Amino acid sequence: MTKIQKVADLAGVSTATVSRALAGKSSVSPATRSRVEDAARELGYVVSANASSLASGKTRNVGVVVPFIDSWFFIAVLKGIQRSLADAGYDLTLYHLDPNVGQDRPVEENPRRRRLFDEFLRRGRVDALIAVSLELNRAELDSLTAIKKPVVGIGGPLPGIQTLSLDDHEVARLAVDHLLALGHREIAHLAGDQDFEIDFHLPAHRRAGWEEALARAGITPDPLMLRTADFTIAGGYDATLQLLGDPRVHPTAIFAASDEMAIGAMLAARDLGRSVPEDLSIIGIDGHELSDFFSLTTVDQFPEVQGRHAVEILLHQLDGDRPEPGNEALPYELVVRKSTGPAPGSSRR
Amino acid sequence: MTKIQKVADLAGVSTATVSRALAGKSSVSPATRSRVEDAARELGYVVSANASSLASGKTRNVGVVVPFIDSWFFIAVLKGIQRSLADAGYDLTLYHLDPNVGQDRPVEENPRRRRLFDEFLRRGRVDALIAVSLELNRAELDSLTAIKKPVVGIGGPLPGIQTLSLDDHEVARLAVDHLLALGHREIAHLAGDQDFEIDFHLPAHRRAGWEEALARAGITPDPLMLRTADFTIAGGYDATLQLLGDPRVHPTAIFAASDEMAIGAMLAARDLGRSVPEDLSIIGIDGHELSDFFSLTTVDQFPEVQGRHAVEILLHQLDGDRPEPGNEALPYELVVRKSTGPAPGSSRR
DNA sequence: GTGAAAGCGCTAACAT
DNA sequence: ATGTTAGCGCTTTCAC
Repeated sequence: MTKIQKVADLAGVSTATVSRALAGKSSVSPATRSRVEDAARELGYVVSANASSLASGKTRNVGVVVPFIDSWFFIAVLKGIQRSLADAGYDLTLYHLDPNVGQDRPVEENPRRRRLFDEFLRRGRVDALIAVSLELNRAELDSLTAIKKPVVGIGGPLPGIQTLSLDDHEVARLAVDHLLALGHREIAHLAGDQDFEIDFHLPAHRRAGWEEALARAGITPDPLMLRTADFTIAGGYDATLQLLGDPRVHPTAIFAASDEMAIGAMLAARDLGRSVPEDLSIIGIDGHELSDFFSLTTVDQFPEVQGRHAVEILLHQLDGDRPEPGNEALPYELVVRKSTGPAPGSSRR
Repeated sequence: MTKIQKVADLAGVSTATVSRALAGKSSVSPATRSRVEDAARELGYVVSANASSLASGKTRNVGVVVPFIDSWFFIAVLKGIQRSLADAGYDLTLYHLDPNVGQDRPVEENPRRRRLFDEFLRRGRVDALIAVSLELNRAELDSLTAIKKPVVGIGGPLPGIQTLSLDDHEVARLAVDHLLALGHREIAHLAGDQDFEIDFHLPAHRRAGWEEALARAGITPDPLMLRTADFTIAGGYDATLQLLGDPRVHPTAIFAASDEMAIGAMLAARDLGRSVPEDLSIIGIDGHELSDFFSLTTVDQFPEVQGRHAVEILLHQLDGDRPEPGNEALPYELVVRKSTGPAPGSSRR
């Protein structure tokens, strides 16, 4: 392994100067700098990350914690994070914290989770942390603030931590208002189930948005119009079969809490011989990569952009900015495609 | 930050003993060990990863390089890797090397790719590397062997490197043989396109398997029965529209090179009013999470297991084993569901 | 602008 | 089984 001393020898300077030149510090004359760069290139020298980190206290590595590693949304966020980090010369260490593991016991007793907070994050291997959709308990929050490293949470709010979050309530209202504007009054909701409540009660917020939008339109939400599923296509499919098969309700539209459930609903409707959107309008939330293929109307929340934005904030903080922690609302956008249309028999067009 | 000296003081031993005790070395008396552990717990001491790595040369971190971060297959592999690594107390640093970037220029001129091999992997931040579906050029292979760290490739073979790979040719033959056994003779193939050839010519191998299986059955592959797509649902859908709309061919079965394309084919067939499998049988490759939902017959390649297995091999090597590099064939399994059935008019049942 | 030297916090010989 | 000590390879004062 080539070390800094060799480069210093070849360039005819001290190791200190090599370090400065290669780190891009300003206090090096252009001539010296290029001699050092040439020497480094010639020897194929690359700084040892560990030695550098130990001496400087900076790792150029960011930890990312995600609750699910195989859901489209989290992967999209991760992709945005990875890209931005790589471009900034940072490594990304991936931690996965399955929130369903140990759900029966209090969160603080989940051993994997404890281990992450008590060990992994305290070994000084990361300069900062991005937590995606993780609701942290008091002890975890404390342990994060204790290590005094920048933390950005996606999905929030998290007390004492800078977060980015979607206003789930508003997003849901927008989706339902879109359906109301098309003349629908019998609007069902495919909500996320229990297992996902850990993430800032996202299912509850979206459900509340549905209820509020209906209430404002003078409609009393019917409990039979509310079905829960697990955010997947298969889950949305099954829930929709139940919903459409129930003789007591006659929805003309479905608002699904995720695009994947909405796609499942479209497939179920088709299998039951209902045309979308003629017989049934369907809207989701996310901006899933498949939504365009299925012509699904959705509220896009730009997950990849969320990841990029989180990195941007983090890099600013690593540059010395210490913004007061707070919550920033994430952008979203109604994307109308062909899965929603006027309510059957509606006068509105 | 609590350092080792404090723990040593509290436990009344030297730092060396603390280091040994906490590392689980055998040469520490049980009594001393538990005193050290108590002291460490009391002080909330966690070793500094950087200091430890610098002194020992071991990082307990593994790098993983994937070509696509948003394809189901790679994520499934990544999930398997992450789980196993975490259980073994290893961190995982994720590198993403989009093979499409810079495709117009030779691989060795892709700057991101160069940077990964010339810098990131040489900074000594990882103990080992897992490369998923990456065909490496001479220079890259050399740079990997030069750093003398264990490397396991998933998808291969890679000269001089230990690899795990699916026999794409055999898998394709199995899929086509399944269709032939059902009496099909007009079997089309949805192949992966150009962009994926970089990965060990996987599309070419699967196509060759299709051709060979047909040839063995005395059937001459018809070029019009071969369509290419990009491995996605949308791509498979479009390619299938083209295929089924072409008046010159009359396939009774489709062998798709991936489950996602097969699902696209199923949706296209349905939109064209063809029943699956009565009018058209469809088979894919992968074992995609949606294959069960769509009742898709497929050849499962257990991607998550592939990831776990790669880690297993790596950990063995890190324990001192130096197996000769070679290629290990990965298991696969035909999973028959309802998307394949007897050929129309076939006597076989 | 550059050099000398003192660590960064730990591990691994080498002793005992 | 435990202590002593010399680094691991770099960055950063502090001088000049």
